[in-house]
Amino acid sequence: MKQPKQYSKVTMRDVAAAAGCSTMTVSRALQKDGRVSEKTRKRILKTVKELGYVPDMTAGSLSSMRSGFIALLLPSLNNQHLAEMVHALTDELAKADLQLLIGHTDYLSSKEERLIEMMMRRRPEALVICYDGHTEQAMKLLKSVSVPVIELWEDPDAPIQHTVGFSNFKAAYAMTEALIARGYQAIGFIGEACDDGTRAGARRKGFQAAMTDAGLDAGRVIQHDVMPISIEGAKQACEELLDSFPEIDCIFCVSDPAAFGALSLLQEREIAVPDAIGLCGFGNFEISRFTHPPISTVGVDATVVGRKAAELILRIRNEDNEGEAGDGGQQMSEHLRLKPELMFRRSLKPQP
Amino acid sequence: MKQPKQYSKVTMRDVAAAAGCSTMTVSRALQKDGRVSEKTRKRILKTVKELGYVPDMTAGSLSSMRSGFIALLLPSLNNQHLAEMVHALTDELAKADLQLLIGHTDYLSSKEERLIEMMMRRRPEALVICYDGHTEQAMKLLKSVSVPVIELWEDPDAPIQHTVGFSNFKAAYAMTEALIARGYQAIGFIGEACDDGTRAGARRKGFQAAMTDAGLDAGRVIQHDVMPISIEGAKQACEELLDSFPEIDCIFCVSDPAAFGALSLLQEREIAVPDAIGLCGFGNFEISRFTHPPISTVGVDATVVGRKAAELILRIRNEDNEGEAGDGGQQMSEHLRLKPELMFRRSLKPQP
DNA sequence: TTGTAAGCGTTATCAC
DNA sequence: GTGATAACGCTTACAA
Repeated sequence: MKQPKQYSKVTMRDVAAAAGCSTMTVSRALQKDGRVSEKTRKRILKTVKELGYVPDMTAGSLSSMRSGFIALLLPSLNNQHLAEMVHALTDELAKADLQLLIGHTDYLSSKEERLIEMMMRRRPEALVICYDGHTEQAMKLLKSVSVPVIELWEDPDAPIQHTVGFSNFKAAYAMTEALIARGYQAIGFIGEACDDGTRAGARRKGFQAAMTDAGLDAGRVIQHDVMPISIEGAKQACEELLDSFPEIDCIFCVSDPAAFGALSLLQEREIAVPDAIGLCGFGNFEISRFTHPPISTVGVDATVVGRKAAELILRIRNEDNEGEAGDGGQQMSEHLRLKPELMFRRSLKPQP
Repeated sequence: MKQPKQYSKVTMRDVAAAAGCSTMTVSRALQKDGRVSEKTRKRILKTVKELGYVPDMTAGSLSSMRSGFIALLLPSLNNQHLAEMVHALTDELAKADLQLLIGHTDYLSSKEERLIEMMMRRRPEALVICYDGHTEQAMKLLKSVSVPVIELWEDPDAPIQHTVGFSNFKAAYAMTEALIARGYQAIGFIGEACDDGTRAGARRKGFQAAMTDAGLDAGRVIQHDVMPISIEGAKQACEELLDSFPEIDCIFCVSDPAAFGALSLLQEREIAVPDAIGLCGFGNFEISRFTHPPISTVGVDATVVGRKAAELILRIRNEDNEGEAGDGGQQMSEHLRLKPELMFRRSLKPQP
């Protein structure tokens, strides 16, 4: 039989031959807990180096039924939060020799289904996904999938299985309450279009609920771009907002980049922040600390999300190993809730 | 034999049995160019759906000797440029059913070697890497690796193999010349520490060469953080720069986020930009268009880098398939050079 | 167009 | 502690 292309010249068999032992012994010598005599192991590791042997995990995975992959579905990579989270997740998982397979949906649920299938072909040991409104078909897929599913960045009403996140609704509600407590009444909101079932939508609804509950007008809302809103889009939205509701005394933005765009317009129009209008974002991105004035925001630690998700994955994985029998599959699920922090900076007037 | 865990219940064998054919026929029916009668294919696809069969690419890869992976080594994901590039790369590669394996080095060359090994275990069909000064050991590894290597974001003096990028030195040189042409003389530079052999270092050297060549003082340089410089770090660097060289009339920053940090300080000190001091970044990040004033910068299209890299990969891959014999391996290499664009905005005074 | 047989490179299992 | 053997689920090569 002729194969089209050689992966690599050296196989475990070659190492075994050179070291004068069987492939099983080589395999054991390279495992973490392989029971091999110290002498043999040394000899094998030396041979491995000499031959420049690099194990083939494709073969290993197939044989051991463990791919070593964790699939991660993101809306986008171009987002400081998500990038930080990926960073933390990668590093934590690497400690357990797990590797991320990353896919992005571009905030399009249509892409999600295709992506889930693609990922499942690699037989990941867990599926991590940013909550953002799945299609019915995708939900079905996710629920039918035979690996643990972990949703991030939200504390959903109807979780698929495990979750690590916080209630975007409650966080936005709390921030809105705080704005009101500072004396703002005619608060506007800059958000995204088509935000049903998404974190952005939850934030908008949190804002509106808090306004309504306080007896204030919850109607000063501009939903501009389809997700994600760009700085430019937010700038335009801000313009619309000011033109439609000249009485506005504060603007709450669905994200920090959106707030940055809004600030850009306010500066252009020479509207003083916070003296004429207060401003507030969501996410605590780095830039918000360095604008003039710095932008108030809702802070969540993306690194913590990533780390907690990794810990959860490892925990689940170990449990699975213990309950080896592969019995019915206990339908336990963990829900880690983070607490976002309201961060007040000079873009808002101080509490009276 | 008992395996510890079942990947998935349904295998190709099951599909074959249910469809009343051999696994080979199922395999063919699922391939792009599989020669199967339309009737059989339909029957098989129907069975696939009914059983919820998801092919196991681990097995497929092992058998076909094609992993379907492209390894990508990044310094960081938390960078708008790199995120955009990953985005484009992912999408283009997906068209050819290739998937990215992403690793990040945190700008630490020590991590690079470990990472290369990890990646090679998955038998990627190409290795894509952001140029940023490899250690000798890593260079050796990269040169010995039996897959095509593509370096991005630089046009290096001593490329490993293929490259897609531009000369950071020349780009910074050109921008510095332009600054001088605008009448700036006491130009300062905010860069990163330990930038030897990196793109940041090339930019700094380009700046210094242009200054020296113009008979100006190239010594007004502050190298602050180890890479990557943060907004905060740049802000501090700007402070040092102003304190050390009060005569400065313009500041060139190694990146746009650095320029953003510098601007933050200038605003805090109420130093007018560009009237008192000009400002310039590198990279054309989105934020630079929305500051006040907008920041001049050197623009490169990250999406193009990603797309060109993908095209290159596919081209190489096809060539490999044609020259099937696996003969000596023609040592061809392609070098795609992009042209950065100098983008002048209101942070610099106009050309006299 | 379809099927048969033989691996791909590793690890699980069980015997020694 | 070590080895022989049989998978893992798929595709290549070749035969029909």
